[in-house]
Amino acid sequence: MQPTDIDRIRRFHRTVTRETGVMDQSFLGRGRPLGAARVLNAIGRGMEDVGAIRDYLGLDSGLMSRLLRSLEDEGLVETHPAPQDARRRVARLTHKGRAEFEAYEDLSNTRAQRLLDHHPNRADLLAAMDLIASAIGQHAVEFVEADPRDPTSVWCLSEYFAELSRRFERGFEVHLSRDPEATDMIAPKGAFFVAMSDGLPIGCGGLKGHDGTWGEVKRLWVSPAARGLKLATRLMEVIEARARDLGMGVLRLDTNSQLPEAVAMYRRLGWTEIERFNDDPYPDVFFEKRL
Amino acid sequence: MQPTDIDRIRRFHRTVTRETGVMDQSFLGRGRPLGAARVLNAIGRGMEDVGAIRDYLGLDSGLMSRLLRSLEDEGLVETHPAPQDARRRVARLTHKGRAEFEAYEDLSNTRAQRLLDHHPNRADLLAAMDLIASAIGQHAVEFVEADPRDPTSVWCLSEYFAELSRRFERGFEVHLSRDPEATDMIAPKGAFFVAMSDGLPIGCGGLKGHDGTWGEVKRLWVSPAARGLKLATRLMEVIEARARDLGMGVLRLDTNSQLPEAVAMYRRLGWTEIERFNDDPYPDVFFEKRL
DNA sequence: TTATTTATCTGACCAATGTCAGCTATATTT
DNA sequence: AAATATAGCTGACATTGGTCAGATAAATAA
Repeated sequence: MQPTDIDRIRRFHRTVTRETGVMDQSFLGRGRPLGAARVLNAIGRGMEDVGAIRDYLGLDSGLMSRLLRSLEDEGLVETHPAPQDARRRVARLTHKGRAEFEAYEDLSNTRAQRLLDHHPNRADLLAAMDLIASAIGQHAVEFVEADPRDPTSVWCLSEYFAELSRRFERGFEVHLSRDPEATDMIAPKGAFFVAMSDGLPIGCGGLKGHDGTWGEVKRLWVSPAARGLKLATRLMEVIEARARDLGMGVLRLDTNSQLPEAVAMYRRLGWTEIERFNDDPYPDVFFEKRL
Repeated sequence: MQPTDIDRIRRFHRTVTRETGVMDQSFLGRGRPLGAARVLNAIGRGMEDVGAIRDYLGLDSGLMSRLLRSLEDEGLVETHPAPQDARRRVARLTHKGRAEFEAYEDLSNTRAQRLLDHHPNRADLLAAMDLIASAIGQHAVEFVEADPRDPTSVWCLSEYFAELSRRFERGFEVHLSRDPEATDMIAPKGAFFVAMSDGLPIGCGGLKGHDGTWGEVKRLWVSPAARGLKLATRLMEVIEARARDLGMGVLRLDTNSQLPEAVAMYRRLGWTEIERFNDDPYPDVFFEKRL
């Protein structure tokens, strides 16, 4: 009897639950209850607003208070009233707390490394993990406006160009970190967005301002792991909204008829085909949308 | 900055932990603490020895006792002394317990189905899950001796033949459920093993008895999701051990030089190349091993 | 100003889980 | 038969996680 799709998903869940259960236990390896360790890690990962941590971990405010105090008693955390609003408090790691946080990080990293070492095909394993994390976490994608020369943006763009060259065999290569178009994709002229899924970049898109009169959508890329999840559509919505904010009345873009899904998406989102508006040799379809 | 491999694994773990956390919570949806629900599910999934359940769930014997009694109080479970050893106890679901177990099953199945519905590429998602579950659970593989005409065996064998026909374009097709060789792969003449990873078949291998004088290793298959994890080697060890049990002194097998990894593995396991011993047109390499 | 809302803290309490030392009954070894 | 080992049970107890009703202090609205 062939195992059903449901069988396969549930077997995956069982295996991973057992494993990540062990993972959670590893938070216990340092003589501190799980709750306190989770708070310490949330602070270490950059959350400082007490309310934000509480929401992220889904804790009751009373419990949160106590966990925070136990970390203070240990000398790992300091809290102060927030400067703008003295009702709220912000938490920060002390020197000792930072060291303890690093120890947890090392534990997790070692674990991850061990899994990797025991597997013959790292690339497939990692791709499979990206695919699943994107599928499961698809509602938790954050669209972050960033400088296109930031390391994360540059990584997305290099993936984008690598894909173009695979598809069209164009030798095309920009020095991304000093891309002359970059400044046209920074507010107030334009904008650049990176789609982040739990800290990992999985897509990007740029809005290039032209003379303050119109905008051009450029470099729309979605990671293979996240395809089919309507991420491109969501990126387009974010870009169009930003274009409206920046006072642009018209958007244009170019694409290629060899990418029929892209062409179909633009039509679906209300774009209309227009005449060629640049002399780039690669695109052969051109679109416009009035905002 | 490119996300490192470790970043990617840890992002996967975070996402999946959050998701499976929700999964665990769903065990709470029926007014019963998690511990009791887990015991109920273990029994429902076929574990009946109290000690085995305790080990599987990693529970203290005192706690286990109490959980079991609370399920008995609810009328979901009955326990009796084990027939062979009255110190041990076996647990079984009552009619009411079975219904409650089914309700949990429905919850889990619905969840799995929803994940599947929201993804455009089921096949890739499932393959990725199989790959990861196999990688993580590689130490928990069970080698089960089975009738080669069982549904699970037949499924493995059909995957095996599908792969052969992909590789060698042979039209070859056996009616697997009435395979004339099947009875030669059942004890005491021979044996057939299925490698099960948490309930999912991921490999198989047969031992065909010839006239009680020698044995032949046949139909060694490893699922694509489990390749590279030395599963074939472990299957061979299991088959050889069984051959010894059955009193066979010599094993033979045939393979093809187009499968260099297989050929290398047989050499590594102490097999020596011999002359052709059958007239099957496909194999071109023949091995023997004295036990 | 006064009243209301907001963010956090405190004390009281509870259920669930986990731990441990001994107990009982049965099985196994000597 | 006596000694020992094994499987599970019981009682006592500690810890953790979680809930709730005020209390406190600061911000905001009336």
